Amino acid sequence: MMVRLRSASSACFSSDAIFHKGSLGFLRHGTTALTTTSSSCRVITLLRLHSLCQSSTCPNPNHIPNHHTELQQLLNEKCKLGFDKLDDALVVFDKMLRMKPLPTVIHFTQLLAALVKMKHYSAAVSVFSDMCSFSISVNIITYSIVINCCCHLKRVDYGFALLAAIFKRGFVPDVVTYTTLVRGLISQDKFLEAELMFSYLLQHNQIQPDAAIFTTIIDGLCKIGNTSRAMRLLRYMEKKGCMPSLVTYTTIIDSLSKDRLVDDALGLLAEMSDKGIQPDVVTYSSLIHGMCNLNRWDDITQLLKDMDRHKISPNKHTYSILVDAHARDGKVKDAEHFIELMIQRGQHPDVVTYSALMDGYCLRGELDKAFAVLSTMISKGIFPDTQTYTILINGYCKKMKVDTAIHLLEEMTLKGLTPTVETYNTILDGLFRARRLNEAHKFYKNMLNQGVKLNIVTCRILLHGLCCNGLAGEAMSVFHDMESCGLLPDIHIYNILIHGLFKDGKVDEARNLLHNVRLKGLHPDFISYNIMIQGFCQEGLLEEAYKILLEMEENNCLPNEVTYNTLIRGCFKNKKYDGACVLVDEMFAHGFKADGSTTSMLFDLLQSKEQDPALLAMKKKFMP
DNA sequence: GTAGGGTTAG
Repeated sequence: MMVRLRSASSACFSSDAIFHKGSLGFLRHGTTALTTTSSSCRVITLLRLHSLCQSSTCPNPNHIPNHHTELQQLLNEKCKLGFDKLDDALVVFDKMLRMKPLPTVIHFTQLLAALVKMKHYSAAVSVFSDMCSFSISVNIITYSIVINCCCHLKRVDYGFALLAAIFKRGFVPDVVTYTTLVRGLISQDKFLEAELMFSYLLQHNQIQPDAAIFTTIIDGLCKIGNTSRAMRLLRYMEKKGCMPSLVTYTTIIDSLSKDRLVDDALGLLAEMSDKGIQPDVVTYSSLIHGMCNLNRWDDITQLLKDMDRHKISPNKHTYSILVDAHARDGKVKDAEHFIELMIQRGQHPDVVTYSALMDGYCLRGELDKAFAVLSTMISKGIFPDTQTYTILINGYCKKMKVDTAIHLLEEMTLKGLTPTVETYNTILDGLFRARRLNEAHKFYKNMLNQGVKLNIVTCRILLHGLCCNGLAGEAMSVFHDMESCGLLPDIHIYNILIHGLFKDGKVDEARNLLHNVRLKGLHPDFISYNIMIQGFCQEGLLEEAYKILLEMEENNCLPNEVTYNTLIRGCFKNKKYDGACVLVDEMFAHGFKADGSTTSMLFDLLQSKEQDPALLAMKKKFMP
C-alpha cells in the first residue's frame, strides 16, 4: 500500500526531494534539534533527544497512553485543543510508533492536527516525514494538513510538491486541499496565481466550490485592496447557490471597515442578520476597529451595547483595538481603563495590548511611562517583541534621544530579537532629525553591511534627511543612484526632493523634477502641488504659483485648505493684497478656513500702518 | 464516531 517516497525519481516534485535531500531549511526554525537531518531515523532520535533536553520536568504521564483506547481518548481531546507542550506531543508520537499494532492513520493525523493547533508547523512536517519513513499509510487529510503547515511556513512551493505527490500516489485532492493551497498562494502575495488556480478548478469541475474557498478568494481580493470585487464575488456565490457564511460576511465587513466605509459595513451587518446569520465577536471587533479609525466614539459605544445585548463578550482582540484607539487619540487613561476592564473580565492583555498602550505614551512624549509599560509587561511574563521595541525606539527618536534608542536596539538584539528594516529606519530618521549627519551616514552604511533589506521608506528617510539638512544636491545624486539600481520612486519621493530643491533655492531643478513626474506617468498629488505653490510663493513667483493652482483644477486635484492658505500667505508676503482678497473669498466659498499662520499674518497686516491702496481695501473688507 | 481549509489587534 505504502509507496516509499524515497524511491521517487522526479526529484524536484517529489516529497522525497523535500524531506530527505537536505531541503530541510524551513524545519530548522521551529524544532531546533532538526538541523542537519539526513535520514528519518535520525529525526526520531533527535526528536527524542530534543524532548529530553527541552523538558525541565518529565512529561505528564497521563499524556503517554499505553493502549489504543487511551490514545484515542487523549487524541480526541488534543487534536482540538493542542498539547500543553511540544515535547508532550512528541513523546506521544514516539510511543505511538512503538505500539503494536500501530495506531491507525486517523490517530497519527490527529496528532498532526494537535501540532497544527499549537502552531508547531515545522514539527508537524517532521512528524509527517517520519510517518512516511515508517511506512505509516497517510491519506488526503494527512496530506492536506501537511500542505497547510508548509503554507504557514511560507513554503507554498513545498505545498505544491506535496500536491504532485498526492497525484502520483493516486489520491484525489478535495476542496479542502485546494483551499489550503489557494490560501498559501494568497499569503505569499500571489493573488493572481491563486485566482487563476481557483478559476481553473471551477472551469474543469475539479471541485464543488463551498463557502470556505469562496471566502478565501474574497479575503485575497480584500487583501489586495479590491473590496468592491470581493463584494461582487459575494453576490456571485449567492447566485450560484452557495450560501455565504459568517466568515464570508465578516471578511468583507472587516475590509470595508479598513477602507473607512463603515456605513457600508453596517449595511452588510444588517443584511447578514436579516438572513439569520448572527455576527460574532470577530464581526463586531472589525466594525469597532473601523469606527475607531474614524473616531466615531458614539458608534463604538453603540456596538459594545449591541454585543452585550447579543451576549457576545469582547475578547483580547476587541480590547486591544479599544486600547489602541484610545492610546492613539491621546486618551491613555481610558486605554489603561480598558486594560483593567479586560483583566476583570478574564481576558489577559498580551504583547499587542501593552504595545498599543506604550505607543500611546510615546505619542504623548511620556517616555518614562512608556518605559514603565515595558517593565510591567516583563513582570507579567509577557515578552516584548520586535515591534514593541520599535515603538519604544521610535518614541525616543522623536524626542531626539537617539542614544537611548540605539541602546534599546542593542538590548533587543541581545535578547535575541531581530530588528526589522522598520526598526533601523526609525533610528536612521532619528539621527537625521537630530542633525547627526555623520552618524546617520555610518548607520546607513551599517544597514547595508548587515544585509538589511532596504525599502522605499528607507529611501524616503535618506532623501528627506539630506534635504532637511540643506543637502538637496546630495539627495539628488543619491536619488539618481537609486533609480539606476532599479528603484521605482513614488510621488512621495519626488515631493521630498522638490521640497528640498526649493528649500535650497534650486527652482529650475524643482520645475524639472515636476516635469519628470509627469513624464514617468506619475500623478502629482495635493502635496506636490502645495509644495510647488509654496516654493514659487517663497521665490516671489506668484504667477507661477497661480498657474499651479489652475493646473490642479485641470487635473481634478481640487485645491484644499492648505493650498489656499499657502497661496494667500504668498500674496501677503509679496504685497499682492487684491489677489489675497479674491483668494480669501474663494477659500471661504469652498468652506475652508484660514489656518493659524494665515490668521496671524492677516492680523499683523490689519495692524500695520502701510498705506498701500489694496491693503486699505482689504482692511475695509475685514474691518468694516 | 474519531482527523484537514476560510475572518479580527500593535
